[in-house]
Amino acid sequence: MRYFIDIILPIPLQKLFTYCITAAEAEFLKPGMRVAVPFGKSKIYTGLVFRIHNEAPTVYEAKEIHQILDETPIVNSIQLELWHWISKYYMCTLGDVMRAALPSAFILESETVVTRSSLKEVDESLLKDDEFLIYEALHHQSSLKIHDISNILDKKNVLPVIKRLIEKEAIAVEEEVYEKYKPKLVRYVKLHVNYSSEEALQDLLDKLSRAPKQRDVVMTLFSISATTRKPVKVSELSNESKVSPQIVKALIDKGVLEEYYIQTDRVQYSGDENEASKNLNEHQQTALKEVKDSFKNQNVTLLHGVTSSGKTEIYVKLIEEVFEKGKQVLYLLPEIALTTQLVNRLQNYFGEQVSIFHSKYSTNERVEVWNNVLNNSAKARIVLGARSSVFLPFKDLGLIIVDEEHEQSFKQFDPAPRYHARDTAVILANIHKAKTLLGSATPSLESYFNAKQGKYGFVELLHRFNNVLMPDIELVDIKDKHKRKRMTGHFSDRLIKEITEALDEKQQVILFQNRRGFSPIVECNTCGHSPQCPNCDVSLTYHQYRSQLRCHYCGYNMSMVQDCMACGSPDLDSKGFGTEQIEEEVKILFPDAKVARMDLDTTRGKYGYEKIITALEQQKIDILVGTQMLTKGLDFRNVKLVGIMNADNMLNFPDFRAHERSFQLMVQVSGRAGRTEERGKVLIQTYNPYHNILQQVSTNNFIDMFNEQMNDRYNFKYPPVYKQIKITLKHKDYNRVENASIWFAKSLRQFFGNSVLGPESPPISRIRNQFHKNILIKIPKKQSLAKTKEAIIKVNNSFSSIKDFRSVKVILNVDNF
DNA sequence: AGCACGCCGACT
DNA sequence: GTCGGCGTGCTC
Repeated sequence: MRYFIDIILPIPLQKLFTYCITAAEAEFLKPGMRVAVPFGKSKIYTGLVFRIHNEAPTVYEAKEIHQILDETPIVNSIQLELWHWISKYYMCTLGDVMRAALPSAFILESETVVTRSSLKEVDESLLKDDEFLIYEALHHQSSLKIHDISNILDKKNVLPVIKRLIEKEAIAVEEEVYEKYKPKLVRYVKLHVNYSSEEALQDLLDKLSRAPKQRDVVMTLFSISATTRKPVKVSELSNESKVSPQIVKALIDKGVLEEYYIQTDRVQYSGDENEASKNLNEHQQTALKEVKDSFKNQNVTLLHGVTSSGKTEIYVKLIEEVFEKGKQVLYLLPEIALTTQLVNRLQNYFGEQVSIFHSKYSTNERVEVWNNVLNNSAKARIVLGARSSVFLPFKDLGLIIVDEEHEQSFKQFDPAPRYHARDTAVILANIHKAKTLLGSATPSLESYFNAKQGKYGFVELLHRFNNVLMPDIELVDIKDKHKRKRMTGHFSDRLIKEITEALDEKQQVILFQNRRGFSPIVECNTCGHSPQCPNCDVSLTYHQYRSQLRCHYCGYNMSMVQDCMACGSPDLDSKGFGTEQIEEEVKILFPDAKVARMDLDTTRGKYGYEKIITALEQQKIDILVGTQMLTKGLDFRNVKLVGIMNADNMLNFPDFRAHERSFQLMVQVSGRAGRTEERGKVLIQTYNPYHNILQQVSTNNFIDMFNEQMNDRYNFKYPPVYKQIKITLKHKDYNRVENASIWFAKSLRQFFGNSVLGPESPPISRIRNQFHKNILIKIPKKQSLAKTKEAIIKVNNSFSSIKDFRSVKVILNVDNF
């Protein structure tokens, strides 16, 4: 009997690959273990065992595997089930899911390593210049990677050179696979065994009497180990005895001390004893009870709690309960809301049982969290993480909390799998027979709709904590203000007055402008020309702080022009405004105030974001200007006033969710105001104060907004009433995408008729030199989603068998919102 | 996705 | 005449 395995490879290919294994390997291997396999001519890839069987492939001879990489599965059967669901639902390959799900340290890839051939000396005169360079380099260095060679020769295609050198027997190549994960080792010291006896020790101390510092070190070592009774770190020892590490090293060299290493977790919690969770107020208690009741017959419950109503405390109580049953908890948050604030709060309650998982973690840190979850270790009973934490190897989940459920950043857009973490979480919870709690102050229409339909349970919490009043929201008509000349730059007299008052009361102010940079368009007053991105179909945004023009789509940048690039006129004007410009105006209007700005540009570094938040908390900032980053679940105690500089640009965004999103954004920013005793104030500047959304924001009327928006969704067949799949075609040749997209849409219409919209060029039709075309399919609830997808795959298959279209990239995006 | 193979324009 | 560009096809 022969044995085979089907494995998933981390490449976007629909099929699994079959390799042959020995009987012993078949005995040992289990689904979810990794194997290294030869793939293609020379590469070695990491594959994940999906199935073990005896069915020999008929049309090809299966290769043997290279190596088994795990002793036990690193992915469990529940995960494989989830992966399968994701690949089916979001129309991507298992390989795509694998790449997203596993920390990159788990996916090893071979690297070609070039070494000097020891066979014989080569006649250097026979080598060409570039060949000689490599050959020469190998005299100084025993091996070179392909990447190094590219650097030496300063070109990307180096394989021909390598090939020639191999033919001349000057070099040899081999494939090397590295284990990327390296456990972190910490250096510890102890007294050498030679000095364990009393006499030897006394002898030693006598000898060291002429080396007082060294003697100190030894004495300190005793006192530390006596008090802590734990191994002593080298760093700890040198700190405690107040000497340089050199002296410790000298003792080690002398053989007085002995060093050894212990494997340590990179991610560690160093906090005090856990706090007991807070007592809930009556509203929270009612809500908690309602959530629990709802869970009796619903798997998913939506908690609609107004900003600052204390949802987190309710989560904590629920977590405590699940936790006592010995089950795991996943607490999902948008990446950006994963701030120290919240992490600290949870760690105060649950101490080191909380693990954090997000994209700023290094790959080694991720492996550690992964392994802790896999082993159900005490350190990872509660995982607080961003969307990718749905892929962690949970064994026994009891509860998933999706906080800020409405956040669209839960949906992944760019690389496949284009999954929505909230929806994936619901599926994951179902597989675990666990419950899901969705929480938000401004639920998404989908979730609220599901709740209304009875598909989800529903609980409301409409009182702010400590009975703080909801902020007072005032709309300012800037069209009118302009007419009456009551505007200073982008500030109305009302806004200036409120800011002045807040500052006088030593309160803080937040100004929200949903656009970064200084101004999005620079225009010549003479000829009307404005600088465009050479790679994308957009105007360049002016960034004053570096005097640059930048493209927000491809990152292209150039220094700011002094005169028009087309006609040379120095009379340039900027249209529109971003956070930078607001910041500058504030500084002029309020020269004594401390002003800071929070947007993508100021939060680049790893702790950039944190620094600003801390500064605000410590009242080192009076006025903070920022983009939507400001909205994400931050708890600022002392913010009295929130100003929305311009509500119109978000309302006019060309997207069916623009209104919903504007509502969410404005309510969320408003929620930053007045979180303590004093009632907060929100000023919204707009050209159109009678816009329904603005009225609904100002009265915090979620229900009205919901009803009105749902009406539109019914009329225009948009989600959540209809399902939606977006197909994007990309190519650098405009005519080719155009023809391809027309063909694609026509073929789809044969299945779905008028439910197919497009092809259409998106508002930004070219990004990174690729032209885009969109096709949208609207799917009625009663139409089978599975059948629809089958048809799309069919069309896509015939599409890619047409020679002319093969090079056109097709992106399938299910639930593209 | 890589990567090899194979066919055409720009240079020694 | 070669070098290197990218279009095409395959990977168990």
